[in-house]
Amino acid sequence: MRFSKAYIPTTKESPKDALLPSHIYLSRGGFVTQVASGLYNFLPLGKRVLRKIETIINEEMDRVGALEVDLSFVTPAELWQESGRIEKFGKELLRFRDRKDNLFVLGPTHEEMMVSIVRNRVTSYKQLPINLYQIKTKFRDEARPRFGLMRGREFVMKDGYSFHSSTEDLDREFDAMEASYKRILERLGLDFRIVEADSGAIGGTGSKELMVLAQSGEDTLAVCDTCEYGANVEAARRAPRKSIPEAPSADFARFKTPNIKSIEDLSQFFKVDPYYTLKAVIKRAMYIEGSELVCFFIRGCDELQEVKARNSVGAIDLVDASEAELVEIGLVPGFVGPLDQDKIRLVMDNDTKNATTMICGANESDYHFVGVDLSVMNEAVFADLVEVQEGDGCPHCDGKLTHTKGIEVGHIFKLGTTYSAPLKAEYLDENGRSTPFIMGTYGMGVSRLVAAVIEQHHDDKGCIWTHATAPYMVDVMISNIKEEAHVAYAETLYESLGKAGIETILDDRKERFGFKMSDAELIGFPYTVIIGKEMENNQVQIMIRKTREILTVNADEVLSKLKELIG
RNA sequence: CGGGGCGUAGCUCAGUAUGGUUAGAGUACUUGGUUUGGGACCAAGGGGCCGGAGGUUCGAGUCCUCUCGCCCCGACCA
Repeated sequence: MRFSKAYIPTTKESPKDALLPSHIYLSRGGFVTQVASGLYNFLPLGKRVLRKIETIINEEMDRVGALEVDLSFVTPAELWQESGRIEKFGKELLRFRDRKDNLFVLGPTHEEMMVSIVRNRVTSYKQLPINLYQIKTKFRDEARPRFGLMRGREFVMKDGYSFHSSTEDLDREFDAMEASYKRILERLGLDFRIVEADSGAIGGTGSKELMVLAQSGEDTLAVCDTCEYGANVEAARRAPRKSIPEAPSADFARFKTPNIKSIEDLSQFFKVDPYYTLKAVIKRAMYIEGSELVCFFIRGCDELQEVKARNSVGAIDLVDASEAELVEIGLVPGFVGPLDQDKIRLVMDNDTKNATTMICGANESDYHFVGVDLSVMNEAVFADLVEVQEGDGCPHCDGKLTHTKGIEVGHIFKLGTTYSAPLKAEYLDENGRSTPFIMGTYGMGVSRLVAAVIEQHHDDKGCIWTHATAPYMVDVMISNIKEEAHVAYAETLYESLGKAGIETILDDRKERFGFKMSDAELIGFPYTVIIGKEMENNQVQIMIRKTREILTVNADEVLSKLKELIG
């Protein structure tokens, strides 16, 4: 491609609304333009990058035997009523009626559609397993789109669905898909982590997220500094504590603690480590129908993880409870404890099981119990409720956990029969019994990956595309278009690069050196061949975008040098 | 959906507190010339329903009311 014939509208100034590097450089570099909130146009360069990523996904899916399909973007609302998700998705589903007044939605994900195309067609266990996927535009009318391509309303997603006749076979496929996704991200040149994720309200037995590590990521991850373990903090576990503070010695007693309500005050008052105090966190748990107050007990040194807490009671949401709400049901704010507690539903953190010499509220103003042996609570409900902190031990090895930020670019999920059962998608097993499919689902955010590459690979000059994602591998830049010998040499080089199968753009614009260099750096071609002053010595220069290092090479060795660099 | 901010040239923004010639700058664009290793210089041009509607006024980019759009924080996000 000749730059002079291309449509690459670069700009010196960034759009005022852009905050993230990916948003700024993808706009300035002429990859995308914004249309409306959460809607973007892909210009020629952006489209090339998108297609590169899609091609890699297609190749890897093909390798593991997944079959590409293409489902209708517009889906009948009936399917969503059948699965019960039309209410759950709420306003995120863009709904509209056709001329015959039938209700449709724009697909935000395609579980229903995918189930419907195998339903009554795949009818025997002999036809299983089957793994179908597509790469397609999705639409979710997000309440707050943001960060450019990172969270758009319209976006490109690869979504795959597998159907099985046993959970063992689903497990096998799930592992295969994890490996496949890993290869895709490796090929794209991304630094990522596969982490355990919250499987949430949808149920299922396993869920993993693929996280591209970047400061601007919206998710917080706990990762081990020694082994491969990583998890979204919503689901992260930790090893049992190794260094346990010295236990206070006290017999069970009711103790006057005037106006001592916080964990901090309490531990100072008794001169005891917060580890031996019991923290009560009271939330209002919201269900599909109704709500109730729930008290979560954790050690004073820990913090409540809301997603874990929510899952422990099967709630849709947890909201903070006001002191007035506590008083109303007869609790004493600041002095709530688990002993003889019948006014509120309790959930105890696993780490409080059989804890001894604890201090907890006495359910009476200005009194705490000391020397409490929590083994009396063994009949209570226990769950993992705490958020892991940096420095906590890894659950798999002796390493320590640290926190890092990630961009969720993929999510794989063991669905089981969550959709196949309500949608009555069934096959006949070996015994002739009608059985719902056991399903897995595998998503990957393709347009989000475009942004993720730049979030991870940029500098203050612009984009730094990886080899697999670059819109063009090489930019052949003619420093001064009036030097006929230079132009002639550039044309020859451009042609031979093309013959060698290296995607090249020839910057033949009538612009000055600095202008063209800035564009090359902003757009981020991996290699720019500068044809200019060094031609006096029959030499040209190669600028390596990643390091901005400039190599001087003999004019007749450029091709072989580039081949060597590209590898 | 709650809170805040912003809509003026393709883009980035002045101008709006206190209404008053023909609405500005930089950049981008067109033409001519000079330049040619880090977004050049000179000259001449084209480009605006001042987001939209209604009002107040002799007169509105500026004041009032209503709307629409965009951004940020939060809630939400299989």
